[in-house]
Amino acid sequence: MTAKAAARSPRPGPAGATERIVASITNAIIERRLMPGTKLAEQKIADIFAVSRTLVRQALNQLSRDRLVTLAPARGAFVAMPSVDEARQVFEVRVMVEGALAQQLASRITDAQIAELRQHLRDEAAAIGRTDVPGRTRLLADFHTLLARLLGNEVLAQLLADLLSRSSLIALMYPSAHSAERSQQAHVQIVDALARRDGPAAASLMAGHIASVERNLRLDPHTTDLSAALRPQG
Amino acid sequence: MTAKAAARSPRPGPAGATERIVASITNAIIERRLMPGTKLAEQKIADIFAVSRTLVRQALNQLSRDRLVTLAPARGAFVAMPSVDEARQVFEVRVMVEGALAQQLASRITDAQIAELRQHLRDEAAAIGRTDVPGRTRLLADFHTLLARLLGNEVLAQLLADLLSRSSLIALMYPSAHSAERSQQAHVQIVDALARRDGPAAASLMAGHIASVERNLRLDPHTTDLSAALRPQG
DNA sequence: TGGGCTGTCAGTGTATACACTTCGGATTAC
DNA sequence: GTAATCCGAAGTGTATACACTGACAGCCCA
Repeated sequence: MTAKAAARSPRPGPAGATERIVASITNAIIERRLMPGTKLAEQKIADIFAVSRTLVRQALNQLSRDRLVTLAPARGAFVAMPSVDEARQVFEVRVMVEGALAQQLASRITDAQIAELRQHLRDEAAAIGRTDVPGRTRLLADFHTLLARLLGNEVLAQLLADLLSRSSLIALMYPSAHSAERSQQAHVQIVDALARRDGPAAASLMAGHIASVERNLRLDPHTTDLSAALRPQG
Repeated sequence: MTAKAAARSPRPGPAGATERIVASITNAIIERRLMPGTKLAEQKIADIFAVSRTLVRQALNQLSRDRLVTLAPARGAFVAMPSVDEARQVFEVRVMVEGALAQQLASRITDAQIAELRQHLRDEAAAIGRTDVPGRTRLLADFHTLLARLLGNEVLAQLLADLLSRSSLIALMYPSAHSAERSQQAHVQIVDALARRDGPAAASLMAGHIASVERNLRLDPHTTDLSAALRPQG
């Protein structure tokens, strides 16, 4: 970004406008400020960001590829409502990918990287200590992307970031009984295993951790079944 | 394409026009009819498909998310030229994902699914026998997506499909010394291991297979290094 | 009074128009 | 003769205009 571009107009980024919309909506979803099923009207979003519908549509298309929003033909865009099946599949893939990731990382990790991980664990604990819910949610997710980054594999990091944003949406739809403390403790154990260069243990702990998070989701097919929502309760 | 849509207007598919462009370009790349670095001018593509640039841009954006095309700001779209690093990373991820996939599948596969796999192996052998290069290329790639589908995990299948199309592009850029026969034989061994419900063997064979394909790529940094291309080769 | 129908309207889907950037070539100065 | 500069064309980036689909409300008819 050159000074010329910044001086010419008040808009932050000429080319990055679409990216900015994508990031804003993604963050809004992850930080629980947009509930699943919410309608995302193009003109409203265009007004908010002071751009035309063209850029909004580009952004919504990208978000649709990320499975964070659903595009209903001629109906509009909505915050996605992942099904129970999709939730299970996402976690199953995460167990596979992150298990292998932990195993690989154990054999290559450097002492400096272990220090970086331990610093991240302290940040997590601090956020939990001051009950900073959005902050702790993000840090707990970032732990997983951090592992991918430490492996130096950008393809894997991107892939995992997608799975994690989908996991965030799933956790939003199916409220979790899993405490942040337990996740954080699991992270500590995983880092300990990595520090020992114990690949099988790291993989096993990671798989167990993800499975534990999944088990604690309320995976009732509540919103999937519309009749259940319409039925007069009690 | 319904009769109704065909009768109402000359356009083939109202909503699916973008998808059709994406599929066409993707196939053209996989079937080696578009070389890496080729410029994809919007108006030209728009003329070919008889649509406006709007839909072409949507398609190019999707392809960019798939990493099959690169978007150079204000310069246009080009068939992607994956770097050597990216190639290595893609294969590393594939070893992780497909290794875990094979392991999981071994513990759940049914006899009917094994029969389906053996049928696929016969198709592969037939395509190789009649030296049907595009057909065999597709079938050899489809073997891997088929495994993901058999696991019943659509998320994994999609993820793997992306990795495989990227692998196709990589194989296009860095010519392979790996024969189709060897790939096919490796597939047979993997299916045999799955039929024995031998998870570790299936995972190991799969990892070895993918690593073997990668080792046989000419991973010189030829096109990545522009100076090498400009150097007068005496 | 209730059910179906039609008109209206908000909103999406696609095309087109316009501004700006980039690239290539020709001209000119040195 | 070489190199730098300027101009024109081509192509991308964004906005706007228009056509069409789907939803809702009011109305007509039974």
